[in-house]
Amino acid sequence: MTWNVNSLKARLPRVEAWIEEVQPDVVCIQETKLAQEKFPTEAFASLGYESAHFGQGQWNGVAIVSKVGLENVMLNFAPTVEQDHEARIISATCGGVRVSSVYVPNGRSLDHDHYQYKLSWMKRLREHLDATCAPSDDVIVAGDFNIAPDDRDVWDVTQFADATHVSEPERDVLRHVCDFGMEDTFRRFHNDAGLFSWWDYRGGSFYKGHGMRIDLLLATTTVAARSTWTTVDRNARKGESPSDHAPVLLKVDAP
DNA sequence: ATGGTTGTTGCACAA
Repeated sequence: MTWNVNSLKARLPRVEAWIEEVQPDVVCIQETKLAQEKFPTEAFASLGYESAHFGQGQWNGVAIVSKVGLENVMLNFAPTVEQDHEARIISATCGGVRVSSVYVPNGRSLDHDHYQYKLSWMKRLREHLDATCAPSDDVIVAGDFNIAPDDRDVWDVTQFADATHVSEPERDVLRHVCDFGMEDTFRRFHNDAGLFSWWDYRGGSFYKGHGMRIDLLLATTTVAARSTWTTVDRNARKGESPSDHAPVLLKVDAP
């Protein structure tokens, strides 16, 4: 599963309770907003999980938490790829699957430097995949992509004129990453519009149904073919001090 | 209604 927790320090009690209840095999976390040494390794260990974190403090930060093994951890892109200056990707092999937890740059606005950084980041994600694995491998790239794959994935596309998250260049570069040999597994099970994973804190967006589906679990064909179920846990967006993102779960059979 | 909220840090900025 994948969850942008928007500060693991602020969210740890909810994350612990959620993991204890759901018992996922592998958890991809984004926006820990923690320095490397501040990661709560012991909290996850006491729940029976190994963990690996790539943190920078204050902003960004990604982690993988697993109870099915955690090997060959790689922070940042592969060494042959231009390194990112922020902590936005971590990879590890968990239960025979090469897993990456990614926090794709937001982009801010179409005319902002950060938007070009976002497009560059996605191109480097593809280079990272080409350098570290094959389309025939079991691979999952999960995280906050900050891109809504198509118009079903935003609450009202007319509200997104000249906005990030829906622009053609962003969708093109997401398709380029998928063209490595991966699919957006959610769409294997659900065709409806209006199924979201993120809702703005402001203006009662969650209660109005004003959200986006930007948290994705991309999987290679072998993994996607063994997947049996997926959902967004909207309940995790409710109650006291929620993240603005909900967890997205994918069930995958053993090979 | 050029708004609204949350988390970080610190007298804004990012999302």
